[in-house]
Amino acid sequence: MSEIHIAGRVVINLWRILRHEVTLNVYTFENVAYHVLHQREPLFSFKQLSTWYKQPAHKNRWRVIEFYLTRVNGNLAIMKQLDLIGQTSEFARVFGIEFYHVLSRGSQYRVESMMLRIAKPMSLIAVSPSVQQRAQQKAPECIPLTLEPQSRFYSNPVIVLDFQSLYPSIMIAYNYCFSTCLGRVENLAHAHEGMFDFGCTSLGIDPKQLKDLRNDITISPNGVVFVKSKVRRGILPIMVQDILNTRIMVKKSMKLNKEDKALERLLHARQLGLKLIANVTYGYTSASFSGRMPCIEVGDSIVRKARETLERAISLVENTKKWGAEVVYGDTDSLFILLKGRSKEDAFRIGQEMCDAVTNDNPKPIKLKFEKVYLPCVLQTKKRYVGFMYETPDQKEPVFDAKGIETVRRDTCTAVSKILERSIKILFTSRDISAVRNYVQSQCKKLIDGRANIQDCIFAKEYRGMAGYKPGACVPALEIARKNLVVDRRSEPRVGERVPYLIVYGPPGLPLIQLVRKPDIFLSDPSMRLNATYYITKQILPPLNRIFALLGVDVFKWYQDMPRSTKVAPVAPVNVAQKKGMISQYFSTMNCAICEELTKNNVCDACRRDPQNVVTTLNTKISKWERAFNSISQICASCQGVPQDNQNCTSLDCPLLFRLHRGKQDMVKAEQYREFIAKLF
DNA sequence: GGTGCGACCTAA
DNA sequence: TTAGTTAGGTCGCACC
Repeated sequence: MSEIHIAGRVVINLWRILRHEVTLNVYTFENVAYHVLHQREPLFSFKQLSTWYKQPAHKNRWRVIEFYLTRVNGNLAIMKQLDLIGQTSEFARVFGIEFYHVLSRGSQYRVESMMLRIAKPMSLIAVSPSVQQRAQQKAPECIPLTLEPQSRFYSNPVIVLDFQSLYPSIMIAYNYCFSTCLGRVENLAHAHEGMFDFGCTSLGIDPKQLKDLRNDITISPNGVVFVKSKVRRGILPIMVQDILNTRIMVKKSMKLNKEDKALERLLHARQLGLKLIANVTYGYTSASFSGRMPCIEVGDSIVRKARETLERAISLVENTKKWGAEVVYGDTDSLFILLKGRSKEDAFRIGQEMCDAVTNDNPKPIKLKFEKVYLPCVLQTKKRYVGFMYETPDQKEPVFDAKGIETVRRDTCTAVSKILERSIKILFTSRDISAVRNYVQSQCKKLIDGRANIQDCIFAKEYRGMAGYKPGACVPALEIARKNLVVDRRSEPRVGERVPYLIVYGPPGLPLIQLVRKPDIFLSDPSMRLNATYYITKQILPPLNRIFALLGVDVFKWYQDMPRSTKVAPVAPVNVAQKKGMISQYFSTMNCAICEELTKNNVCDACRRDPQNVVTTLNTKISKWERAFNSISQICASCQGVPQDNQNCTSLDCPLLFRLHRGKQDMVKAEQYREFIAKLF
């Protein structure tokens, strides 16, 4: 990790650590100093430094010394600002591992450190499966619930509720652990036949003992049996409970010690460490790729129970008529609830009522927490949304809160995120689309005229090293590394380093990769111009359009309408949100029955005009559905039944049944489409 | 022109 | 010689 080793000393590679500590576009010393210390530091070339150093009479040597001193002191200042040493020490204490191991080793090591301390007094030892055993473990079958959002602009309050530490809470509430798991129900029926598969190894249960236990077990929704805590309290529940309790204590203590800044920092580090370890405990159980003791039965049960918990919460919210609420989105442990025609104050009150109701509906310590109210907001797709956030009823000014969209991503340049954020803010505050249009057009003009800030147009992406790419990969960072190597073989970027680049104009038809330039090359060559067309049509407009198309606005048209002679007319790409066919509150549109484009009619004009194309499109769809249907295996994995005649499978949650159901729906659709084609001619 | 794949980065 | 997980969206290119 540190690349430098000194016996008896801990050597810290600050740059590598900062990659995890702060999210930045580039991790050069200057950039980190600017963002963490809020100080501008100069960067001189080696050539310049050498010149100064070698000048006669050492006239400028002090500059070189000062330059390096600034860096040394700056590094220390950065570490101090982030409380790196304090935090690492505290983590070491909380997890019970060495200081250096906090930085150098992964989260499995942390979990094991805590878990084995509890296991040993109970005379339990950990299984250590071989690589082969791990590879032969059953594949996971359960996935968290992520609802398809109703993708549109919401002018009414949307409240966001989420379960507090859901996975740890589930372990505690239902006593899910390696040490309490009896395996799958279907295996227990044959327990008298001997050992059966369990996790990476196998398990044998004495049938007589099993009979005595029959009233002291619970069965997870995916059919895995656990003993209740009166039989044996699981190690993971004990550990996680301990962690969560301690965290609550630490947080209380933080409130009491607000004056003592040093103590407060220490306590903050402590509670953060506790939170991290609680969250990765689940990851440990389902680390099927690299884990040292994964157990799919335990991991899957946690996910499946969490899913069930969220589903129950959704139905409770939607079926309580007095709230008049509608769940519009949810992911793993969160609920987004639309309250039509309610005020912000109502939202806070009702949201709290919902939290209390759902919390009461679940065993301790599962708790639904009021997170925030969005007013207004846009739900774009799964895991992508943005809104004006209020966290308390008396908060006057909202906070801009974005998840997953380009304002928080590092794979676009700053110009994109700045323009997107500004546009959304204009929309949210003024609700005036023409104001947004004016702003966007003025920014495009700036780019076209070459007045844009070049700093804002720099992309930076992580370099994976020469061996990190598939042959033929077309990646700017790799391209630049290759070019660097030609000049100086020491100048290859480090693995994990974020490599900056720009896109310049070139002759038409050239692939994008050949328009990639390093910033210093770009600056030193006056003939190079920023590729304004690329920046506008490929970077700035598409993310804007993903938001504003939901309001029925065509952002690309704004660009085309700009008074300018030499512009290139861009083609608006069809994005997922459009495909999914939002019905915005401003326009009544629907999806074309054939191509799923937005249309005012049942079938869009394009499909109407070209019947042959329609036939091809539909036939492709039909064959896809049929393939999918035929691929469904006919033996239900969880109930071992034959679900063709739905009678044999009693479990409503049976995943195969679900897939069959979907498959049948698809087949019905295929049939309808066949009829449609027949009618067409 | 559609599709599949690789690359990147984020949500949870 | 050590590594927590999966889901999801988007872009650019190669291929058919």
